[in-house]
Amino acid sequence: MTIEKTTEKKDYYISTPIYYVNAQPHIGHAYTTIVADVLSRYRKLMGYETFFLTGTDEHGDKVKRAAEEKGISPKEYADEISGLFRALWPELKISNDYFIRTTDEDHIKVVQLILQKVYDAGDIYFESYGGLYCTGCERFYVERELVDGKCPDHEVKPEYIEESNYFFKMSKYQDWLIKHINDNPEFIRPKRYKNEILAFLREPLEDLCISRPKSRIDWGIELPFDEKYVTYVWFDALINYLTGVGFPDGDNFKKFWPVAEHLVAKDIIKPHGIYWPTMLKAAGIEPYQHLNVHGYWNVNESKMSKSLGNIVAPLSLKDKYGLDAFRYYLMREMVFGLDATFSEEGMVARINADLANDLGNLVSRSLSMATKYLGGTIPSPGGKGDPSDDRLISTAMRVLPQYTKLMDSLAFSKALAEIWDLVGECNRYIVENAPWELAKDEAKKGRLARVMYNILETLRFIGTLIIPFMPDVAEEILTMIGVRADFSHKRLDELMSWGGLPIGAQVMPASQLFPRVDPVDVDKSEALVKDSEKVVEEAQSVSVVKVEEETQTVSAKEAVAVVDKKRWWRWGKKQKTELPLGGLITYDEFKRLDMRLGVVTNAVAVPKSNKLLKLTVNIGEERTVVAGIGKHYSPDELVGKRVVLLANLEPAKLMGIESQGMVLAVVDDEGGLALVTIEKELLPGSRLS
RNA sequence: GGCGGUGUAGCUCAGAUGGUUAGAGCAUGCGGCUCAUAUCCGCAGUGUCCGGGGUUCAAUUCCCUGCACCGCCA
Repeated sequence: MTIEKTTEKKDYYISTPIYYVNAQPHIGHAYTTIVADVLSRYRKLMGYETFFLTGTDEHGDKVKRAAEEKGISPKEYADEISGLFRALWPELKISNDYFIRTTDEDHIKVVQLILQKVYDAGDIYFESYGGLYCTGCERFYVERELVDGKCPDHEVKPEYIEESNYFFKMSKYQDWLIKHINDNPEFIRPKRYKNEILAFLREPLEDLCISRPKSRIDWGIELPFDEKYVTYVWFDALINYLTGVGFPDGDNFKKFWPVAEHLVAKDIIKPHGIYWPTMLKAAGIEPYQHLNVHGYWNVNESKMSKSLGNIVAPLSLKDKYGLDAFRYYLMREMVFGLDATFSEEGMVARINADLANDLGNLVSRSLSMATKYLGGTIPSPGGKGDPSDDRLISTAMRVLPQYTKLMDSLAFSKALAEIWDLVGECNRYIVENAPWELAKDEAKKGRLARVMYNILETLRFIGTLIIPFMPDVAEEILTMIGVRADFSHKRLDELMSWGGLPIGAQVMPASQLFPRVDPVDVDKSEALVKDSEKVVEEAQSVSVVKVEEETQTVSAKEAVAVVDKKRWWRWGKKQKTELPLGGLITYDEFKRLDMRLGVVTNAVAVPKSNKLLKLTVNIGEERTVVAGIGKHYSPDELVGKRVVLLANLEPAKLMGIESQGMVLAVVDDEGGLALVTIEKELLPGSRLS
């Protein structure tokens, strides 16, 4: 069985959200964009013409204020952050066809064009209203949200102000939208998110406020029908999907808009599932075809490589282990639509098991045998076929339709599992036929040739199927087995018939595609895992914690209150837990680390642990600290040492003992460890700066 | 506070329109092979399918409720 020949020409348009320029790129952005890339490459492989759009969103007060702080213009600030995204995508081998910025001239024109159109159609109206406004939050409050009549975040009384704004008559399209979703069951997928949207639509929709007076915010796109206002978020941002593909009269728009699909994370399904289709309807434009919604990566930082608190940011793992391994892990680990856990430990497990042991070793042993037994030349399949051949070939032919079916339904994880069935089958085939035995017997040369041919041909299948996921490795494998054709422009149905391997071509000598990785040193104590998860998260969102007993904690709420709550591409709490990529930090950020000179007054080994020591450290007060340094220091030699204690780290329980801080140390590549000490005898409790 | 989601093997997670022994990978143990990256192949397990109630001949799967965690909204 071969996959269906695609005779008619097909098109495919996939978009990511445009990312807001107030945060650096992180794992969430990377995942969405990689998924879009996989889809785009997959469709190309299937013979589609594709258009793949990503970009940045650059208007809004948040950007303006951030720019002011840095003493530059909003545009300059946006240029800078937008540049970070642009620079990242090539590193992730993202094959986007266009990168849109909401500050682009053509985008501004398109937004105004559509606003005018909807306004002329009578779906935008002007209304005054009054309310209690907190300048700190930049939002209105209703009475019952206030605490003692004050803003719960800023603890100041909001003032009553009157304001007039423009509203989009979204409610008018509610019934149409419900019907559209019911008539097109795949409009929002997976189903759980469609249900969520429908549940929301059971309540009456309110109209959408789409403007801000320039007196309050001026970094935005001016309303075409009122120069005193700029448009607020929705029309500004969502319309990028039109501008990016050449609306109103570009060729790409005509070609690709009818097949448009969006890809978003679950936190922004409302703007995309409700606001956007109604906006399009009002503008007289056909809605998109599919809204594809994925879940969240929960970053399990306690299982990220860390030694004494040095957590590796998820994105940096692509450099550590290689881009294709990174892409593989993301696509294999997450079931599309559901949340998944990201951890370095998990990634290393996948790399070792799936990539190094299964696939990498298969390629290596195959090429090695081809070189040893056949002089590296792909043989013409001689000898007789037997049942094991049939089984291998039928597995390969079964995998194909499964693969396309699963890829079409966004089941990437299963599609990869399907490919790995073939990897496993090939490994079994090798054991069963033992080419090393056949090679010993001159009479079995023909059979050897057939067996080797089947193995290498299976590698060609595998190499081709992984093109969307691991473009570099796919190319490497195919090149190694002598497939030098420019496969990037071939269609799957042309590539995938058994026997396509060029006889007589030379294979390359075996090499390591994926080196094995030493498993990360992670303490598997459950207490540690559970507690430190929370600690890390909270430590990130708490801005000030004093050392003294009368600890004054600023709530996480306040710390993030400045974040514009309506910016829908904000990645929820991920933004808080995520570490920066390693860019510059401000002095204010540094100041948040309360590091003190401490003197170790007592040290004992923690029972049942081979590397944890329980230390008592004097920093003006006694702190109990659990440190994983038992392999490098004996308790005795520690007493009296002047160490550096990170004093405002949220306490964590390790092996049942509460650790109230972290002793700083250095670890080198060879596993050596040394505590940071202070060379002079200064007063304990003094602060490092 | 309202709406929605999730809770399944040591770990990460699939799955069942209700029905014979509930699955995969990893980790663990034992056996085999030696072409290969100490890799590969075979075998072996283990589960109060979150707690409680209900519907049913039958529920882990449906309904109600409680708990925990997550998202959206206010």
